[in-house]
Amino acid sequence: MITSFEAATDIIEFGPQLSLRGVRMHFARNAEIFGEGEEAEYVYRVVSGAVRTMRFTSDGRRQILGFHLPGDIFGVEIGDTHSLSAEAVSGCDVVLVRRSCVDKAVSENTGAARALLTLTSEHLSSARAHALVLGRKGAGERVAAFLLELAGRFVSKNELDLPMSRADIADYLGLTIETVSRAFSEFERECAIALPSSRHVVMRNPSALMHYEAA
Amino acid sequence: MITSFEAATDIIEFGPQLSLRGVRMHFARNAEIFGEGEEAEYVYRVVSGAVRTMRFTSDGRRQILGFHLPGDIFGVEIGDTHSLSAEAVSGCDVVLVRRSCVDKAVSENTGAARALLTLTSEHLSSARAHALVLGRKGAGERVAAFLLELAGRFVSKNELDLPMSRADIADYLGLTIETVSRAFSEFERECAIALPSSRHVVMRNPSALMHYEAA
DNA sequence: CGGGCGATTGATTGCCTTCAAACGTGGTGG
DNA sequence: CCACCACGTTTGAAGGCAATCAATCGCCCG
Repeated sequence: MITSFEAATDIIEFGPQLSLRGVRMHFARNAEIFGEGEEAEYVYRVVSGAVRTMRFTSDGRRQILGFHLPGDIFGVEIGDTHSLSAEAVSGCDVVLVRRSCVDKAVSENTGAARALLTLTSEHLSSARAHALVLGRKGAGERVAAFLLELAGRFVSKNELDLPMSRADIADYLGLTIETVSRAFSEFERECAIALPSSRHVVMRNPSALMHYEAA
Repeated sequence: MITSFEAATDIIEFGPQLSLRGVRMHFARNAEIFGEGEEAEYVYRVVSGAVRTMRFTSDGRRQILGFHLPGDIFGVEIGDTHSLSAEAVSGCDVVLVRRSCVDKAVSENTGAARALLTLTSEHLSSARAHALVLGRKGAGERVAAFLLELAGRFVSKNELDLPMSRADIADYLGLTIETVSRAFSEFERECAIALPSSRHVVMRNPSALMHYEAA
């Protein structure tokens, strides 16, 4: 479901002090948006669909570092190359703004600089929350935390359409597909959630989920 | 060992564009420097010793998010409260600069804003590297990565004095004390390191460690 | 010399992964 | 329109790795 008012503009709003016009692009499911090590030529904002950012170990294991939903900005770098890769989870529309435009705004305007600082700080905050989950939580707790995190983004809705596969969730939570699937099944068995289809989650008892989360 | 030239000044240098004078304080081993949720009144820089920043799950499990060595800045927040806690790993000297001074510099000077942005971006980068380790690496790989990370900070020295206990390392790597200890023992058995004492590590064969790290 | 704390080592448990198979669903071609 | 195929998901069984439980060791300080 695309919110049309968002689709109607090609602006990236970094904050009240910094809005820049960009161009819109569409990416097919699983298409690469940028790769780790590539020159960071643009900054990105999700208009519709979902994006994953990730990094790989040398032997090919994938760690998804974040999912990005409509309104989210990603691909922001200070150095001149991307420190991670980004792919479309589903078909999605993305707005691109040239790095040079962002840099120009930042160097001319402390408000712009502050907006970018706030954004980076929020990214840091979620990366730390993620590290806590990965370092100190069991499988059920991780999946519960994931569902609650996602539910918190869909304002006052107790139903979720997951854009990502079980494999994506597993690679985000540092688990395997099977373990994620088992956690979903257990939550359903305990009536914490309902699963009309594998991608559609009904939050039947969020407080039970919070109990699983135990954090 | 305290590097006296650093101890000679009470300045926090955020970057070439932003240096601020502060006051020095000493903290005893395990003393709290600030707590999660407290008002973020200062920004901190390690002069000597080591500091850990951490967060807790609701049931008391601890995740150390970073170790901070001489020269490192920590406790930087955009919101008005600390999002994590900080304690002295060893007895240490720390320089404090008032948040209001930092905010003032940032709002007056885009160079200052850029320095703070660069700093936050570096913190983000290490948080992401940490998440990759926590999410997708086994016990031996984590410990090897930790040793190499620390070794990379002590320029061209192949000997390390660990300021932190096995418990600290375990809580940083999402492991237990016993597992960390076993990894050290195995590395020693394989002649990748030597352990003249439990806190003193000699890097006997860094490339063997890199092989263990497998990333 | 004794006490306490951190570290190491060993034995066992338990959770998550791995391996394996079946299920369901959506898309395609006959 | 239906059969079939491919892929994602679920479920089951077995194995492995790290946690837990437990005991000993070593060291620093009193």
